[in-house]
Amino acid sequence: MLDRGFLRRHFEEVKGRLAYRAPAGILDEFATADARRRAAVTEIQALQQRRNALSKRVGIARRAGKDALDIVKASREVHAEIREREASVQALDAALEDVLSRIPNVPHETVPAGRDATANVEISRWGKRPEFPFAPKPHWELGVELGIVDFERAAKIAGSRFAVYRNAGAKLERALMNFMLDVHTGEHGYAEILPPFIGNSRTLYGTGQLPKFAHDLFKLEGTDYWLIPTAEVPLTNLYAEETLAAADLPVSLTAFTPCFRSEAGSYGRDVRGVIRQHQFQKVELVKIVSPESSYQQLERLTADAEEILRRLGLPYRKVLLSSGDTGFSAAKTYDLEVWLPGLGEYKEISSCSNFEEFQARRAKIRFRRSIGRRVSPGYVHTLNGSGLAIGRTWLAIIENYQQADGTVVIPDALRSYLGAERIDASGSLA
RNA sequence: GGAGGAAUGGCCGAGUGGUUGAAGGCGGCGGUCUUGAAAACCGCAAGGCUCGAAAGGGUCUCGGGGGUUCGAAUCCCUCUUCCUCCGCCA
Repeated sequence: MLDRGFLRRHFEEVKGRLAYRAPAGILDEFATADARRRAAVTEIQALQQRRNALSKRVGIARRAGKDALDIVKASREVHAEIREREASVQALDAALEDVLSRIPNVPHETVPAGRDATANVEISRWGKRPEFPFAPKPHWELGVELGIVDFERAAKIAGSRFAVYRNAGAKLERALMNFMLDVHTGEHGYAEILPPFIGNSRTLYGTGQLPKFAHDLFKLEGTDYWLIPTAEVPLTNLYAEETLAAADLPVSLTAFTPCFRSEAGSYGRDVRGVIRQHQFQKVELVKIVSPESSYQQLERLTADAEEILRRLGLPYRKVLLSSGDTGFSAAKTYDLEVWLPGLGEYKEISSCSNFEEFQARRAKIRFRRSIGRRVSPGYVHTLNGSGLAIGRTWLAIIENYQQADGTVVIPDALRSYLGAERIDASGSLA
């Protein structure tokens, strides 16, 4: 959610910067809704002022022992008029909120303008892509052959876009969770959180999934509960409706959670393997920081995620998303894309974003800042990124570390977690 | 699931219908004193919205929502959360 005053004051500038992001005409819709609401608010406040003044006079008269029937009568009339107008003010309020909640965040000045992913900018590449003296297999072939992942039985239990992991496949998933959490908590200074995997509507609104993206979520029937699509939701909302002390910042949080996504509208995309699932596991990084430091913190958070890829020896590239490809709530996003030899392409494995005040305003996360001798509250900036998506890390390891004999070598960084050096042809650790 | 109790500003805690947006204490900030600090003393401090060039007004907010009343932190209804006791339970 953008600040309405800011929007009013920088109307034309914002209009230009949202060119590739906002639906056509929405800013003019805002201007109209805003003007109408302000006119109505000003009127009703004048009436309230009159009512308050009259009531005060009633009290004074009564204490002086006089009756005040005429004043009471006048006040009653004003009251009735206020009543009449309240509904329309509320409607105008709701209309303005609705428009505001549909306006995406303004991209940072360093974000390349562009309609879609073709305008993204590759920032860097790391690692050497493995060369195979044989045709590398995609993980959905190799994983099934090894018996470490089972899509057919998953479909029987739940449906398509689910996976059952078995033997070394399940242990690899668990090892990745522990490895990532250990690095982020032990070396990068994040506090480990184990949140609920369910959130209420207010929480999903706070991080921007509701109301616009309800169709991407799973809702629990007959309740106000939603399955979380990412740990970003509970972690960022941990401090919803709170005012933090400046000394509490930056807050750095990490959590392992499953993530649930309906993937409505993604039919036909990434249908094979574990790339796009209704449930996947992820270690998430969240930072709540002062506005001055947020872009520096974005670099750090991204580097924290990159560190996992480096330790696992997975080749990747870092991409700066264009304004059109950046998500609704984000002001700037780096994607980390891992090399997948079986697929023959780079695939997103982490998305690291600075949301500036956008989420903080929705979720009402503020902090007390000192400006000179004054102490005044302001909104924090929020950031998050995957550190990393475990399902995609899993498949990246299977594909990058596959051997000619059909076994998979375990990356050095994971050997102490698995107590093994490879996944043998039977899908067991060896 | 049943029966009671509670929710006030950064924190604690007064306040049961009329200049109470809210006493007092703690904490915070500024100052006096001091070589410096502490103590003591004095002073300053809520947020949203809105009008205004500004100075400064107005309005809303005492867990959320609704109601009664000329007027609500205070009375009524409802929801949420927390606490105590009983039941059930990993």
